Amino acid sequence: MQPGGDILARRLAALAPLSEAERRMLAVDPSQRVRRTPARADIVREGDAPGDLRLLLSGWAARYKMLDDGRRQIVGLLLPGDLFDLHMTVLHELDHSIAALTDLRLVEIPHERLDQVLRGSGAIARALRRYTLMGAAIQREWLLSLGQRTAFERLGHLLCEIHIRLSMVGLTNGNACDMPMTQTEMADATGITPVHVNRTLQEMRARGLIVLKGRILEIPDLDQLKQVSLFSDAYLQSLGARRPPGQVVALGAA
Amino acid sequence: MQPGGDILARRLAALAPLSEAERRMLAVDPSQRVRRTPARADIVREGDAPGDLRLLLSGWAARYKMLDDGRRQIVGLLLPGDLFDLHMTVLHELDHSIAALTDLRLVEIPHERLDQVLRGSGAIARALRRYTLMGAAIQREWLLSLGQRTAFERLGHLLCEIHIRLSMVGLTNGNACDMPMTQTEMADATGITPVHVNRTLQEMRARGLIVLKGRILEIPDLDQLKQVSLFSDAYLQSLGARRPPGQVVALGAA
DNA sequence: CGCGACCTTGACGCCTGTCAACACACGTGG
DNA sequence: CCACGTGTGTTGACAGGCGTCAAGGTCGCG
Repeated sequence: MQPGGDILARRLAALAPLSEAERRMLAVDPSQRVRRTPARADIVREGDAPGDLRLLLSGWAARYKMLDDGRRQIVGLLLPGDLFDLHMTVLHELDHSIAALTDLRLVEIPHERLDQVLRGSGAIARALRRYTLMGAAIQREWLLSLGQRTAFERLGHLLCEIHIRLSMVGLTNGNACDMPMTQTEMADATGITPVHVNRTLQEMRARGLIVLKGRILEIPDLDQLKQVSLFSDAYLQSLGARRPPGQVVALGAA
Repeated sequence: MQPGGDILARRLAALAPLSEAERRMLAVDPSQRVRRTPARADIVREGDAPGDLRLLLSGWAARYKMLDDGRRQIVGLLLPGDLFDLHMTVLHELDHSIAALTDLRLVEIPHERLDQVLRGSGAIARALRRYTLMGAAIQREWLLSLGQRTAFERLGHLLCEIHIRLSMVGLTNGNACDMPMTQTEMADATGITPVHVNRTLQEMRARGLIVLKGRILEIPDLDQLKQVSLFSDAYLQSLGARRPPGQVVALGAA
């Protein structure tokens, strides 16, 4: 299997329990052509006609919108294992663009193949519905961030979300994970200024909340960062696979 | 037919052309019980289990999220004809609440009835898919507002959007439309302070951009308000019913 | 008539934006 | 091997948009 060929199975298994057979249905077909895109290129441009469903095998991308005077807002982050433009075929043209933040590897999934998989497994269909809802929940949480959280909280919240989303597909290494975004990109995602992002990151470093160096993020104490960022993981966890009934979890554990 | 019984047909007809028969399929069954909710009540609370699909016959509501310390962000507006919790059944609990901004009249639509209508008409199914995408597009536009627009632009943008969304279901009266939100609610929707909302509205009034009095909004020159608010209707219009091919629109019109 | 919800206004201050250098890493070409 | 350019990160000084606090004002309703 190609590197990351099981990333979609890992992604969806976090949302609904999948059998071994279902996971195999989600593996990337080795014969499938993998498209590569260099960092900083647009892979979708506002006004384009929507195309096929796509799966991000590796690399990070960002949905963004711009104002005429150049102000830019990143409205969503696409991490490895993310699908995009799932339901877009009924649109005439897109209202936003998507830019590669790093070099990307992605595959296109024809809609016939998607329909075939959905018909073949109710669990996968359910997982995909949950996946769509998780995207909407994340968007609402971002609205809450942009509207109500301070610059410090927004940035902390973003870092928590990234770490958790990466851990859902097995891309964290203990407390550490990749963080390839530049400070300018973080600024566009959080609606603050690059200069202020820098100042705020300095403060987080000074307080020992993060270690961010060489495109690697380390969060020594995730709970503490969550707390100071007013991060509540309900919006990501309420979508997870339901725990099997009767299983007792850490009841009175030390 | 009850008052507003054809509101859903009007809503969806703006997204895809519907036949007379299809419009009748969308009419509210007169035998259906209409639920009423008083202003300021929560109709959905964070943590609730998702219920049936609901249709807002009349009145306004708002999705919102709160932080522990009381800060509140309105993350979406529900206007007459809006459906909500369309795909929520796969969730265990909701990540946000919905509050009535005015007295409401709404009906619940059992999922069997929805499936039946969807199977009965491809056009309605397509309109509903577009409707879902329009909701996502509005959310992205709000993210752009909260992240990049100034307080003045955010407020102007909100008023433009409301006027246009109401006009799509025939609820405007020339330049005028209802505007039952309090300034505090506008503040929660735009991420600014009630005090500053007031100051900004004063400025818009002074510049002749709006007349807002007694829960009625009048926009003397919508194009001008759009311009100063950096409002681009692409995000709402790209979803509209495609124009019949061959029809020439205002080509060289005076 | 009094109370509550909402709107309005003023004074003051801070969080964050703006502007402007400078440092640093990296790749490229001479 | 070094000069150079470009993208990124860092820092300081300053300012302004917006938040905060506080005090009325208006309206409708019990």
